[in-house]
Parts: sequence; C-alpha cells; structure tokens
Amino acid sequence: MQPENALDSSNDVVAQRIQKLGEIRDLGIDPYPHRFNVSHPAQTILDQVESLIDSEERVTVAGRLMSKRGHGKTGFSHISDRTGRVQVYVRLDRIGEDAHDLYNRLMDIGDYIGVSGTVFRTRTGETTVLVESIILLSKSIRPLPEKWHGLQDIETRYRQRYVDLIVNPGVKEVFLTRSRLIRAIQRFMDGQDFIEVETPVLQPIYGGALARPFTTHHNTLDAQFYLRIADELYLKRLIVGGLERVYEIGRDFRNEGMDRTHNPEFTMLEFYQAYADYNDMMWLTENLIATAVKEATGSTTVTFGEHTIDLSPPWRRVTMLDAIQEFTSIEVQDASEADLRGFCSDHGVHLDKGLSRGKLINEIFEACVEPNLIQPTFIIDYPVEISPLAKKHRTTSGLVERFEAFICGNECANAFSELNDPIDQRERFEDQVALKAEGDEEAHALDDDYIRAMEYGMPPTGGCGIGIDRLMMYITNSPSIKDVILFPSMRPEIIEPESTDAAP
RNA sequence: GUGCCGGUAGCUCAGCUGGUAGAGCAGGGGCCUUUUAAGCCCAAGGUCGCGGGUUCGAGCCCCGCCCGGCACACCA
Repeated sequence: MQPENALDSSNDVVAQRIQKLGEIRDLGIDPYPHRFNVSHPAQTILDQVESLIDSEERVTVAGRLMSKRGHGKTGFSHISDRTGRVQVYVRLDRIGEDAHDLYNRLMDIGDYIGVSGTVFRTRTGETTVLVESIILLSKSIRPLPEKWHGLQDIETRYRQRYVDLIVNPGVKEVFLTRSRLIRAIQRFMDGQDFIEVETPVLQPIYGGALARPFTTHHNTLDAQFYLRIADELYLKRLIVGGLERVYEIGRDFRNEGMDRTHNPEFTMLEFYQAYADYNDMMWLTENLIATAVKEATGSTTVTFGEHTIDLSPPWRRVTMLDAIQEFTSIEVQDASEADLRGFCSDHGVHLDKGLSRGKLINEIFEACVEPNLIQPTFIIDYPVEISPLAKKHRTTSGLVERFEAFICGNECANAFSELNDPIDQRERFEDQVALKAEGDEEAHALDDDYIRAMEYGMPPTGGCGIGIDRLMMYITNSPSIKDVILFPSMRPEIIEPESTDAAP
C-alpha cells in the first residue's frame, strides 16, 4: 500500500476542500461548531413515518452526508447516523439562496450536517425530510471511497477501520453483535452469582497457558514485566481469597504467529467457580454460549462458511482417546511410544524432538481429530503432561480432568478441574521448569507466589477459558479473526513526513 | 519462515505478444424543483508500491526490496 500523508495537500480533492473551508469561514459560518440538538435519529424517523407525516411535526436529525443528487434548485441526499440512514430533500424555495449555496456548492459527501424539517414520502415512496433549515456540523476534507463498491482493499479496511465503518455497512453490524455478546455474557455470569474482576495485565511472572510472552520494562522499578498470556493464575488466587465465583473478560497477549485464527492480542473470558469440577464447567460453558449467542444474534443456530452449527445444549462429549479412535486406526491406550511415533511419521504429523507420550497423543489429536469437530463438541480427559494446572483424573491414571470445546474444527474453550494440591502443583511446575531448561520456550515458569496461595488452601474449583474472538468469528460468519477485532495487529505503517512547503 | 497471488487516478477496476496509461464513481465548470448507482454536456486528474537491470522502447520481461492477502509451517 502506498504510504499516505495525513494531510497531503498534493491531493487535489483535499486542496479543493480546504479551499471551501476558507470560503465557509469567509461567509461567517463556523465549519466546526460545538454541539447540536437532535430530536429524531434516522431510524426513529423511519419507524414513525406515519405519525410524523400526519402531525407535520418538525424533526431535527444529524449525520454524515453520504450522497448528493443535485437537481438544479433542489437536491436529494442521504445522511447517516448511528441508527441508520435517512433521505433529505433540499429545496431552494424552502431554505433560501444562502443556505442552498452552502448545501449545493460547499457541502461535500463526508461532511457532518444537521437538518430540520417535516417528514414526507417521495413519489417513489421513500421516507424523506423536507429540509427547512440546514447547518454544517463538521467539514470533511478527505474524500470517502466510492459509494457503490465501498472500500474493498483489505489492508486499508483493517488499518483505517474508521473508513471501513463509514462505508461498509456490514462492519458496524459485526461490532454491534460483539458488544451485545459481551453484555450477554456479563448478564449470564452475573445471573450465576459470579463477580466480574480485573487482574494484572503486567505480570512479573507469566503463566496459565503454554505460550511465548511479550516482554516489557518498568522504569521506576527497573524490573522486567510480561504482558499476560492468561488470567488464570490471578483468578485462582482470588478463589483462594474466598471470592468463590469470579470471571474476567480481558485481553491476553501471545508473542507468536499471526494467521486467520490468531491475533497477538485477543480477548478471553475466564471464569472460576469454587466447589465445582469440570463437569459443572461443561454445563456452564454450553449454556453460557447458547444463551449469549441467542441474545447477540437472535438464534442458537449459526452459519459459518459451509457449516450450519447448532449451539443449543447439551453438546456432544467424548474422551480424547475415544475421539482419536473414532477418526484414526490407532489404539492409543495400548500403543507404545514407538507405535505413536511410527503413526505420526506415517501420517505426516509433524514432531518436535523429545516429545513426551502425552504430547505425542496431543499431536495426533490435533492433526487427525480437531479438523473434524464441526458441531460443538467437548473433548474430555487429557494427558497429564500437557496440562500442568489440571487436577488428576478421579479414576484414570495418566489423565487429568480437562476438556476443550471445539466448534468448526477450532478450539474455543479450555477448562479443567483445577489442581489445588500445592505439593503436586510444585512438582508439575518443576517438570515444566525442566522442559524450559531443555529449550521449550513455552513451558511454564515456576510461580512461587501462586504455590504459596495454593498452600493456604483453595477449595475444589472448576475453571474455564473461552476465546471471545473465535466465538465471534463463528457467530458472524467471519473468515478471519481480523474481521471481528476493530483494530487488528498490523505491521506499523510508514507515513512519510509532511513536506515543508505543504505545512499550514 | 516457505510457496502462490496482488499493489495502476481519492475509490472500484481494465490495460493484449514490450510500442506514447483507460473507464466508472468521487471531485471541478455548465444545464436541470420528487431523485435514489439521478441524467446530459465540458474540462481536469498518474512517482503504474520502491530500487536496479535487459531493451531503440518497460505498467508488462529479469533481479532485489517494501506492504498486504491466502495456504503451509510455527502456535493450545
């Protein structure tokens, strides 16, 4: 993309509009007034047409000028506000020479304007405001993309989301859905007697997930901090503190690859409930998602690409080992480590050196099973090696009580019966530290304070994390995570310095 | 990181086998008092992502670089 100066006066259109700005000021008009009273948002006018026509009530509406169709001494325009878009009809014989000249010659598509007038229907039936007075609320000096095709360039859409929101109507709907979803989640969790809390983003020791962190530095403390990769360890400290039911919707940061399903910063819901186990978490997860999605979109059925997904509970539950058996030929339970390795190389499953048995099983699962999990599915009971914070399974050794929820072949929730045995927890951390020493950059660091908290005693606890961005992708049928994040991470844009002769 | 595709006017896009860079919309001037992708007439608008090279001649071919998208790899 071509770097663009923020105020590039070599752009003809910009120069012309700055010229108009001067003319407007010369007429004694403030092109950037301070406030404006709106009586009827656009959608209200559309909703109340009949009574507004009958009453001949004067309405006042403000918004961005999106089109101009001049007809000599009259003109039609659409103005757009947060609620929608309404047509206005400007007539010389209604507003007078000066105002008409302002509208006709000095107002451009993209300007913010306010109009007052009565409501009528045009010959073709469109609800329209017959303008009696018109005022400029903010002059735009940079032209908007074309009215018909909108803004197509994907890079510009992400970098200049403000333009995307102005001209591509579906975009606003996605982020309204996102807002409704978050609100619905909060209502649901509040209704289950959870409290919403905020824990540190800047952490001296990161943990709660297997990932590489962003590093930063605090000047006064002269100390290294990490941007959190998960909320987990702090939320469980709050369970120790007796809050019993807590949740946080917050931003996590992982310094890893970016693709269609990964943004370096992303939004995670995590919740922890005392006296609960992973079975309770499954109930909570499927009901939370079904309820919140229903409130956000109006349905528990969503379409994602070629798939129609039914989110209504209960979701299918299958153990990891059974799932592998379902989609492959291998009997994981009885297989030796050599068998597992053989299977992996036969099936092109990529392996790092020195993988434990548990990690091998997980690799096979991810390669052979995950992509097939289209309808919501809980995969339960994971190998202990890949789950250092989960409680050992109550009946099966070598496993932990953990589940992940999959939709459309992607993980969207991760939960377990939380490990609350401080001695066991220390040993698991020590195993991780050993892995780290062997070069596993994602292994956990030992968090002494977290163990100290466990030593005071944590009740039996169920915990769960849900990726909000992934969920948003499914319910808005968005192919990329960038489509559901207002300002997705991008390589920094180089904007060339303003040339000296262009300075104001 | 690797591969493929793309970057041409403010926006959306054409541009043949290498032969002087085009359209629509937006913007400017003119006409037009119920249009809606309004219409008609006129004029204007370009570092063809950047830098090298080949060639009489490069938007097009070659090399390098920048930015993006997709796939793979990495990654709970």
